[in-house]
Amino acid sequence: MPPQHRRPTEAELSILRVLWANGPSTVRQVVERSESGTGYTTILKLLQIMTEKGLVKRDDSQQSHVFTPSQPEEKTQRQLVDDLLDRAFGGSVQKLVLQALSGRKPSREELTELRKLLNTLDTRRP
Amino acid sequence: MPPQHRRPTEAELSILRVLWANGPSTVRQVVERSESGTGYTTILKLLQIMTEKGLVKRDDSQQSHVFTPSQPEEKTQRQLVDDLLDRAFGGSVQKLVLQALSGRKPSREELTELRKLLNTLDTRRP
DNA sequence: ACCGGTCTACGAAGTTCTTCGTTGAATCTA
DNA sequence: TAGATTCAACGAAGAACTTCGTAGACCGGT
Repeated sequence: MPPQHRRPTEAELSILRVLWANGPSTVRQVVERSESGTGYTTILKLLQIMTEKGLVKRDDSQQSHVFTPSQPEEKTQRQLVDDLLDRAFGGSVQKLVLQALSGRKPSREELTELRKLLNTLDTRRP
Repeated sequence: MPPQHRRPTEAELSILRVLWANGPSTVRQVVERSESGTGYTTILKLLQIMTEKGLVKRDDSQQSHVFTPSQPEEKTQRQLVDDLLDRAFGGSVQKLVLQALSGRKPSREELTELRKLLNTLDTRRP
């Protein structure tokens, strides 16, 4: 069974966000840094499920277990965006980028950053 | 109640894809053009729910009802990408674009297209 | 050794989502 | 007009997701 082929659910993703932002954390730490106001046992249960699914790793060598995402942030993000690309954009990166940018009115600085990104991808071509 | 503030579910989105690709359709047409192999009654039920939610409009002036997306394709796509931006990328368009592109190894033509897009957004600035 | 607090584990309730069987109405055809 | 076909409506079953109450283990101080 591959370590992760199911997309995280809504609540799972909100926990991953906390772990990404704060690094490995105990249940209590996740509860405290979480913005959703979800209760302790709910977070705990979710982390148990996520451990079963392989979304996080648990270090239970201490009294309070410490949880870490089992995939790097970027890998999960890429899976999510690839998934959306397939499900909603027919695989067209342009359409996706267009909608992403038209939603947020990017600043000139952001546009410059994106140009740099395109150049990097271009020169790194095989 | 706003016409559409809930994100379409998985199955709903796959129906929207068919409607986007083929235009207004009857239940049977959706079933035929759908790649998921879902049965007739399932598609019908989903379209009924989607009508209640306001995701599609139903023309029942004929014997076989005809369904149309109530939002343009682009608007729904933008909602989805904005949503993902918030849920997984902390609102960073760059990160999202980076992951989108690193997944698919865009061709030089695609990169050129994207540059044009950036230029358009830049000159259209208020 | 006991008490109060913190922790994990378990299970269950409530909700949403997906799927389909059945029913009755409308339409077509012989 | 009788029988067959097509259709929308309804309800229900099953799965997945979210939430939390309760119970039991572990540890601190007294």
